[in-house]
Formats: sequence, structure tokens, C-alpha cells
Amino acid sequence: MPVGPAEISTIHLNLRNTGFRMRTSQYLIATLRETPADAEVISHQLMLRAGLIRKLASGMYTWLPAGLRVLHKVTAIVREEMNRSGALEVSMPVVQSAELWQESGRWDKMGPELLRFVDRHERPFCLGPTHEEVITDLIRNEFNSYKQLPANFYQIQMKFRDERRPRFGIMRAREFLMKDAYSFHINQTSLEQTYQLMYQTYSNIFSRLGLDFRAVLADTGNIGGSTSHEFHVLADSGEDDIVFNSTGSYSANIELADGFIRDLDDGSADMLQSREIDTAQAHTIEALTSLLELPATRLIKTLIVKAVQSDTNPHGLMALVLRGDQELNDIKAEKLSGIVSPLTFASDDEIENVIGCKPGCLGPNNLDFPVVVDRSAEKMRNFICGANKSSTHLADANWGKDCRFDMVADIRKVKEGDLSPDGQGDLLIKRGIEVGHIFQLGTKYSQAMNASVLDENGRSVLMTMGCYGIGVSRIVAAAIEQNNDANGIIWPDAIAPFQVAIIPLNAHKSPRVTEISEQLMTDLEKAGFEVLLDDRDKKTSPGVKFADMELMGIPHRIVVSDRGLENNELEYKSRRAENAETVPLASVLEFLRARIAT
RNA sequence: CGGAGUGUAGCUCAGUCCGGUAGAGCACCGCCUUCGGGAGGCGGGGGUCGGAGGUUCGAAUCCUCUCACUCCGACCA
Repeated sequence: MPVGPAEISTIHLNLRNTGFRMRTSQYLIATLRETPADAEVISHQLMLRAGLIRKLASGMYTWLPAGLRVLHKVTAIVREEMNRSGALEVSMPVVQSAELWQESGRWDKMGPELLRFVDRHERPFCLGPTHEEVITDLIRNEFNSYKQLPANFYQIQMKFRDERRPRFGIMRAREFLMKDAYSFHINQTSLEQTYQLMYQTYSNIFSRLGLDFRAVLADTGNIGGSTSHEFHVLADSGEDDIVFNSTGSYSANIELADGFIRDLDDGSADMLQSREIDTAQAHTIEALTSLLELPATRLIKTLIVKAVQSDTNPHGLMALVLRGDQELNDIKAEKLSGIVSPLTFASDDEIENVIGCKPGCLGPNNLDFPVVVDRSAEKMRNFICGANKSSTHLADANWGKDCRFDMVADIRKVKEGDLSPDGQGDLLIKRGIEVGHIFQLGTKYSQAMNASVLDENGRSVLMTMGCYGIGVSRIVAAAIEQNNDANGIIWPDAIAPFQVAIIPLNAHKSPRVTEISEQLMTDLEKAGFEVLLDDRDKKTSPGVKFADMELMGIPHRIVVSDRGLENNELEYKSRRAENAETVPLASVLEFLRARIAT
């Protein structure tokens, strides 16, 4: 249908009036029928297929119009809630000079993840992967008095991290949109108050986004500090294991999750006399359990890892001992003093040189380096362990008699079904996608960069800091991971690129269908809904329109057809519903108002 | 950074082993028909086969080098 000058000016007027007025014929519907070969996870596949993003290079993506609308919606919710919490928005440079990073010490500490380059004067710069240095520099210059505290500053901005391995599309991109906030305090108590406020703000944000999420206790990692929580969107494709109990009173990242084993040996049995047994080729726990016809809970697993070399530990090794059915948590193990970080297993050759046998028959007996035993094995009696001799194990071995340890620690990965550490119910484990992380930083950066204010006694005090991040672009991918079906994306109302799709059928034949569709779009937009009218010409069959709108995940669909209009009816279908329903033309507005959260 | 793999049309792929001068489906353009679930017919446009070098009368195909991308491991929003 040719568009004359009069119609064009009408369209422009409407654009100005409503701000929306989107028609597929004038929009970029960049849907793909087939899945691009280089996308592996569902969110990446669907973002490409639905025409939300296109790849420029590894880990770098262009956001197409529909995708950008989603990203903006997420951004708007994050911004509103941050503002509501009293945080102040700023915008810091993406390009940062090396000096600040040298001052904090991170110029040398950060690996190639920090993308460095020089300007035309050969002065070193980097692309900001995070902004602790810049904000701390700003605040040490602007703040002089405790009266200015506490304060919380945030920005929503592209970050760049030259990831070792970008993957999963937007989920782990090198360039990504992040909300980062930094708070400044006169003392720990004040920090804890703001930390609580951010915890609540994050909960509000993820609730408003319409996502199923959990806040979990987290490892503070290299950033240090005392307390940290991660916010995870639950999805089977998540990269993290998160642990929580049935009552909701405990939740933690598996990296530091605690739990009690129910069938723990209480150490009350009488000690038997140990004896050597021939275990031939059985070198694994699994092989031993079937050979000896004993459960793995009767065995002990001994792992040899690298430790710091010293006079008292000339081999530079350490033994980590767990009950046979348990697995090592390497994050916990790395925190043991004297251990080499990152955790490194000793090679077969090293083990043979020092102990005299290959892995498979190792045990905590006669070892001349430190032995750390997990609580799961601490009280075991009459257990099976390696004899440090080829093809030989010790049966009915006991601590104190046959074996020794230097220290008891929690180095085990909790398992589903363990008793919650607070005693409330069983532990469950689910996969999560980390979309937010809050930290109590303490004075790490204020100390390195000498950021202080005067307290009420006129004494100079280092500011205590907190930092709070949200992966804004990652949320888009995470939302898809959590909400999709065979036909494509299913957006929560709050972040859908459009809330309502109007599909006119046979519009080219029916002036009435065209007229009602146009009128409906106008009315819905006046009512505050965001509408996409699929007015593509007759060469685009209804099936294509249905498929595209579903792929793009538009949560509410109205079909306008002659058949329905005979009875003054429209057809409505929720993206989540199995079947469509009819709605009287006259009441469609109330109908949608009742179903769409705005 | 180690390990594995893939680069041929906008997308999905065949052709490569065995050298003979580039294909299919979808998408796109035109005309006709069709019109409530990715329509049909006829006609058409589009690729220096990732790049460079080599072998050969002749290279998408064989050899060497290179670049890019994806996946698996340790980090992070």
C-alpha cells in the first residue's frame, strides 16, 4: 500500500504524540528461522533468532532495536530503584589513566583482562573493567568531612573486560552493561546499614523484573572484605551451584556453603586391628567400593596438592582427606594456610617421588607433610585408606593408631540432602546465573589511595567503602534462560520490548480489519501500553506473523479478523497460555488492563 | 592460556577423502495465485569458497603459514 505525503505527516505526528507507534513494516524485524551455528545456549540462540543482537566480534554485540528496548527497560527499573534508595547517579569515563590503577596496585595485579593501550603521547591507559579507583579518587577530592557521609554513587555504563573466554553471547561478553555503585562511610556500622539497604534494593529490582531469583552468601574472592552476597537468577543453564534450605532461612553459593552430613560416623565403635589388603588394580573410590563390597562412606579419599615450600615442609605438599563419598571444595581448600593458590594437584611423578607409589593407593599414614582432614572423615573408625604402597590399602585403619592428621577443616562440597547449617531442613542445590553482587569492601581502596575525611574530633579517618554491581545486559540473557519455550522467548511484562502485538488478518482485503487494528493501536497506546502492530503486507502469511511475535516473546497478542469482527469480537492469547480466548471489542481495554502490569 | 573443532550466498548446510572452474533449502527482488500457523508456480539477483603463499595445465578440494570464530577447563556482573 503506497504511503502518500498526507499519511507520512500523520505518522510523524503520531510519533511525536505517543513516542511509540511501532509497525512491523517500519521496524527492524530481524528474526531468523534457523539457529546460527555458533550459538550454544538457549538465550544466545534466541537473542540472535529474535533479532535482538548481532555479533561484531567475540564477546562484542550490537543491540538491535527490539533488544535495545529490553535493555532500556531493565536499565530504567534499576535506575528507579537505585534513585529510590537515595543513591546518586554519576557517569565516569570508560577510558581510565594508568596512574590511578598504579596507585591502587591493581595495574600490576590485574592480568590481561585489563585491556591496556597508550595514547598518542605514549601515555598508558586502560578500558574500565570496574570503577573503584575512579570513584575513590573523585570522593577523596570532594569529601572532607564526616558530615558528608554516608553517600552512595552509581552509574549504568558499558564495561570492558578482556575475558579469557567470552561465551554464551551476551551472558559473558567482553563489553557489557553494568550498574556499579560505591558507598562511603565513616565506620563499619554505617556501611552495614547501606549494605542492608542495597540488599533490599536489589531484591526489589529483581522482583520488579519478574525473575525467580535468590540472594546467597558469597565468597569475597580477591576483592576481600568481610561480607558479600550474590543475586542469582535460577536457571538450569546457570554456571553456579547455589545451595539453600527448604525453609528459605539459609542460602549460599556452593563455594562457601556449609552443611551437616546426616550419616556421620560418631566415632563410638571399638578400634580394630588394621591390616593390609591387596586391592590390585582398584585405584578409584568407585572401583574399591565394588571390589570390597563396601559403601564409599567406609573409605577415605586422600588428595595431594601443592603447598608452600619451607624448612618444615621441604616437599611443598599437603594432603587433603575426605570421606570417600565426599568431594573437595577447592575454593574452601584454597583458604587453608600454606596452600598454593590457585589450588594445584601434585603430579603423578611428584607423588611417586615423595611417597613411593602412584595415586590410587594414597592414605594419611607415614606422610612427612601436613595432613588436613575434613570434618566428614575426622571421627571415622575402622576405615579403608591407601597404604602408600602399590596395589595395597589398609583396612580397619584408625586415626591415632595408623593414621594422623594435623588439622581439621571444612573443605568439602556440600551435597543435596545435607542438613542445613542452621538446623532448618534439608539443603537443595540449584543452578543460578549471577546477576548481582554486593560487597563490604572496608578500607581496601581508601587505604591504598588515601581517601579520608575528618571525624567529629578533627582526626583524619579512612573512609569505609562498599560496592554493589548488577550485570544489566546479563539480566536480559538470564531472563530468557528462565523464560522460554519451543516457540521462543516469553518476556515478563516488565521488560518485554512490546507488551501487546496486534495481528490483523487479511488486512489487504478488509478495510474494516485495517481500521479496527489502527484504532485499537491508538487506543492501547493512549492507555499506556506499548504496542507493535504487525502490518506487514499480504506476502507475509499469518503463520509467519504468529511465529515472529512468539519468537520475539511479546507477552500479549490480539488478533483482528473479519471472522471475529462479525460478532464484534477480538481474539486474545497470552504468550504463556495454551489457547486463545475471545474478547468483546468494546471491553478489550479493561481486559488488557486486568492482565498487564504497567 | 591449555585441549577439541569449524570457516563455502544473509541463515542452515552439501561439495573437500578421490583436483576439472560453485550447489540445495530458507531469506531477498518481479509477476500470478493463495490468505487463521513459517503457502504454491514461473522468472531473477547474490559467493575472488576466511586470508596469504606453494604444488599443478588446472585448487573450495592437496601442502605450508596465518587470521577469525565456537566448544571444554581455571575467573567474574
